[in-house]
Amino acid sequence: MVKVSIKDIAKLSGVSAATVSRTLSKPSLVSKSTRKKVMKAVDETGYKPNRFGASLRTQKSNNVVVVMPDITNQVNAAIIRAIENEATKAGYSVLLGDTQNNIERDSYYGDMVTSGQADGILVFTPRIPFTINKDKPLREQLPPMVNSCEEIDSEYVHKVVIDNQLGAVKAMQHLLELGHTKIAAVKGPSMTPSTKARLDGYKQALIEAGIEVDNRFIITGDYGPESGFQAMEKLLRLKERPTAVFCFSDDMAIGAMNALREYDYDVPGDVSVIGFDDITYASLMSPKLTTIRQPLDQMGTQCMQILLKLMNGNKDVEKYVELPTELIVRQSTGPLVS
Amino acid sequence: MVKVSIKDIAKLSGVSAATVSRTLSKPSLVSKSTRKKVMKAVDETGYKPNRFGASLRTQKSNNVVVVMPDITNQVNAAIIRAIENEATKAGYSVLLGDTQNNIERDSYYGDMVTSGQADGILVFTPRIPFTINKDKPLREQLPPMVNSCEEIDSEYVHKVVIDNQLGAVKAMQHLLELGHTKIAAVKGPSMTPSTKARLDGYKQALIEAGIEVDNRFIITGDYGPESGFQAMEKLLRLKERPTAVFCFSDDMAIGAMNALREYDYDVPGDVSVIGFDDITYASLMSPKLTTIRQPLDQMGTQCMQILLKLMNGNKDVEKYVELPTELIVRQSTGPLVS
DNA sequence: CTTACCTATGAAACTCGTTTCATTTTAAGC
DNA sequence: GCTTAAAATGAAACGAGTTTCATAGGTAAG
Repeated sequence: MVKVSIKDIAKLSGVSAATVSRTLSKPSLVSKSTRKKVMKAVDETGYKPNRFGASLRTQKSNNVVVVMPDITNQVNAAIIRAIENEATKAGYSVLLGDTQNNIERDSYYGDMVTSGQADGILVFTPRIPFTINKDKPLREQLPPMVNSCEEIDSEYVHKVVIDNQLGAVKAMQHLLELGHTKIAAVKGPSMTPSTKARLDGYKQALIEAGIEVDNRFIITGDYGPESGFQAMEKLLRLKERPTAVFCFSDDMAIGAMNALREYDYDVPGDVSVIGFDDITYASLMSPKLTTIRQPLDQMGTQCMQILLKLMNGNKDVEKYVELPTELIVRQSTGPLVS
Repeated sequence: MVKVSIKDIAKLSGVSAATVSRTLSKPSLVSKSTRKKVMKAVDETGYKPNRFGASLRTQKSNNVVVVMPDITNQVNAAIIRAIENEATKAGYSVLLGDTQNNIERDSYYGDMVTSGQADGILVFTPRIPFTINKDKPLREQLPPMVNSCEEIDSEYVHKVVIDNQLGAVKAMQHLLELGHTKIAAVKGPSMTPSTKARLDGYKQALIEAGIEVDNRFIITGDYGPESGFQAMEKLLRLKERPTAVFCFSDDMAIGAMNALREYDYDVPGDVSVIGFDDITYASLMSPKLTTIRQPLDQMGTQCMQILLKLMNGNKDVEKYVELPTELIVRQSTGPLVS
């Protein structure tokens, strides 16, 4: 834990600090012989340049922040893994911002990019997390930023998204094709853009099939398994029960299946259940969960790649990348038995 | 995105940069009237001090790195969430180091603490991740560091652990009490300390019960669900099949249950399955998984709290904190039916 | 009215790399 | 061997804060 600075290396190898710096970051500017001397000293001492000194001068932190509501969530975890991968490849470190849905923490992390502690920001919540000046146009205040999962309502921010509405339609069409007409929806919190879009898809599919939307069939959860359980309980208490349930997340679908099991209903015999996301555990459930797959890995990778371009000052960067969802039919959905 | 520096604030409020700095970090040293002037300028401009400038001078980064093999893993995710919580409270940011079991990435992250980019490090792999000088005693080279999950083989590093061996014994005793004698083990990679200890517990319990250890009953997995599936398949091919399986992780137990279902065995009717960890999905499986709970949240919190003490230069810090495991009996284990 | 001490403040030094600019060294061409 | 261009190198400035040290102003005690 003895700190070695560039001056020590300079002294040790008999050159100036400038030359040491060049040896390490622009070796082509240094002659082979001095390069060798310097590297020897570096190796002997185990010298690692202090990144703060460098950052201060270059105005680059080589950090990116990622702001997400909950790292424990499989969807988020899968995305962040991909991000981290891509980031390290490009020499960036990732600062983790798990906000636990706390708006103060949103801005705590958001301001990292404002204060120069990070060069870019990846946001998976539907709000711009840093402080903005309402008197100036947003466009001018945007740092390198990419948004995904929950869309921010602004045309200026770069996004990597899926078509949530279409995904929901796919799920519904699958259930409709199986003959179901009494299809319930277990949605997420009403303010979340993903839920809004999926709900639109749910209604659209119903209307196109000539089925009336029944509000008693729409239950609100919080995307977590426990809320799926409770939502299912509510549905089971209805006089006229649904024969199929479209849950807006796999976690809620898993919760719903647990409720059905608890009350002795067969899935998909009595009730079909379809989820959304395709997390790892979806295919490990019994019955295996039918779901709409989000390309989580790809989403993370794309987000980071776009962010890298933005941070490099690249001008022609995709503003809006839409990735495809896919219906994965497994065992939790089946034909209507009347 | 116009950067405001401390000098701008100084000029705006008609004081020196030193006073601005004091106003922000040691307000008690500044008179009320100047404090007011300065704060006005700060609020108007939205000034946020550049942390690199500060870090350079104070030699404190206010960052911690956490090095773990895979953030996607529920165990790790739960721990890191707790860490992040504790870290933010204390004003630290967390740098995510997902190594994907890649040793090069181990040291990439480990060196962050050597190079001053982080003030402390939390390591969840069984290796010291930063470069060490073999000629000097390790003790002198240790930065603030706390180790958990997979123990590093050194008495000098601070640890937060569970008694893996005892945990395994608890699992085995549960199965033995249910009358099982043909109990298989699905372990993790042989080099991992957690697997070694749990295997010791497995053998110990067997021996104490007067049952011979049968090596055909010990299968190696990688802690992931797929490996649990394959391990179970192997066990099912044995002429004499086990009636109970102790999996060293919930993920493997979940995989094993999937294999059993696939080949039409009943859990726990034909085979009892017990896991280890108690991840969220354990109680959402069908049948609900019996397991040994690790206090993941507490582990993360403790790790961070100890690290904070170490970073503060606190001398009397716990070297070794052992947290209790707990047997959670659910539905995947049952009495031997002969 | 001094002396003594505290409080508030600014100038300047300092942290550690990078980069510019000027200078020296080397190599190439004739 | 000399000129010229290119390559290599060092001194010093720079980035944005914090901290030390010195000083000015103010107050209380004697």
